[in-house]
Amino acid sequence: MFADPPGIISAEFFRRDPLSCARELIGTELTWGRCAGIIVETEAYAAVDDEASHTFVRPSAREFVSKHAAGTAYVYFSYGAHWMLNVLVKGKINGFVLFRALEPTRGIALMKRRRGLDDVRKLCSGPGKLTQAMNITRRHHEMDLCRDRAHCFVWPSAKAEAVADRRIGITKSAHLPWRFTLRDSPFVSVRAKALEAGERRS
DNA sequence: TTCGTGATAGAG
DNA sequence: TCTATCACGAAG
Repeated sequence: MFADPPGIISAEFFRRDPLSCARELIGTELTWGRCAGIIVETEAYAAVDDEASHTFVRPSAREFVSKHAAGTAYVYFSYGAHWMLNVLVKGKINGFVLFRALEPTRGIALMKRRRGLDDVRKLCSGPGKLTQAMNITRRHHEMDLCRDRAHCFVWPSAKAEAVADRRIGITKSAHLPWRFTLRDSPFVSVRAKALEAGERRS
């Protein structure tokens, strides 16, 4: 465990490896302008040898990794409709953490308006949904997420229990247990699948 | 289960 | 230019 709390997560946190970051970001609060939410679902991507990572096929993504510092936002547009929010990890292993779901905590009325929905559980239960709820777009690409108090990660008051399982929504290297969810959270996009029989609960 | 959507990148 | 691909979501 990275010892830094309480307060805002520093860039040092992201100077390690994508797996540790993805796991330990579960339970932290993502503040985004007037909105905020507890991170309940993340996925790790490695910059090298990971077929599912943008860096595997996109020179622009590799350039992004080399030109930016740990803790920088990597935002991209997907399927002609959705923005995806990632944060750059640069250290022992380079890569990204993709934010897949949040439990809304602040600015809920605003998120409801942006999503055109009332069900709080559905406001941020998916990578495209959370960016819509928080109005994250290309203008946030390359933003430093460790400096601006309005766009940052905040340590939780209590330690959260993260569960690892397979990444979803991808066609390549999906078997890697690089997805992390907050145990038993009703705010995740897809409930965690037990990797081993012994890990199953409920 | 399907299908729309647009940015990216590589081939021709 | 053309086309395959894509870490999605909503409707049905």
